Amino acid sequence: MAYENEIISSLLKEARKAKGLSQRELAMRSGVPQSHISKIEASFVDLRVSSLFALASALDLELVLVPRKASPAVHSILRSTMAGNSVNELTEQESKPAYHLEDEEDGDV
Amino acid sequence: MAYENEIISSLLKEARKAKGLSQRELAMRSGVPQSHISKIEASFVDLRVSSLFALASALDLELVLVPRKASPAVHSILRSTMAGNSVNELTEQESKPAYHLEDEEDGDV
DNA sequence: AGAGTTGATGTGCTTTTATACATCAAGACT
DNA sequence: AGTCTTGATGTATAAAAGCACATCAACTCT
Repeated sequence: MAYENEIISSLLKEARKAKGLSQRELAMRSGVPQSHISKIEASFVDLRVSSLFALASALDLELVLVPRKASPAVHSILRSTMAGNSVNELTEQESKPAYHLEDEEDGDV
Repeated sequence: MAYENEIISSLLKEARKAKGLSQRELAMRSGVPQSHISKIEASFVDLRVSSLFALASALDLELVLVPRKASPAVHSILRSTMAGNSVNELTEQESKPAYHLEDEEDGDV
């Protein structure tokens, strides 16, 4: 339940760092206040989709809903695409993998 | 601003229908009340990430954050993976594409 | 007709996000 | 030492999600 938030948090945080942005810079880009970003990255909040979108797009990330069966293929793509890259051409930052949000298994049919 | 919600909404709705689930069934699986699902699908709400996760995983969907540059590859994968499929073997429902959440450009610096 | 299911609505209430703003300790840098 | 940036915290308030629950019109099916 609270697990996913930690995943999102670390993903966003890694993505931000990969782009070499400070929380305040991201705050300006996304419109989300720095103090809130800090709380988000510490996974103290269960953010709303609109906030996630704001942050993601400020980080040049796209939110995708992939069917479980397509998941492996997508992830291998992500891995290979991300092999040698620079997320942002402006900053010569090395890109961290990040991006993937695994949900956990609930044991129902 | 409110645009993303409509995308999420329709995606979730299509995914649910593709699996042949009623709102009440999805409610049971996901833990999200039916009345709320209805509001979500009508995009009356800006849901929280935990809710999105709950619904997505109940629908066998995985949330992925993909870098803009990897986006085309991922989408083509999704398209091909979904070419001939049945999302759910129990019901012979035809699977709708769904899944992809494009964010739009916001024109501020 | 009667029963059942479906999605949509509404109300009242609690919980939480989200905001603005200020502040702080740690580190870097001149 | 002084300055600047960094991320982390806190407070107070507003806005919205989320829940439980009840209800309703439309549709199907026997």
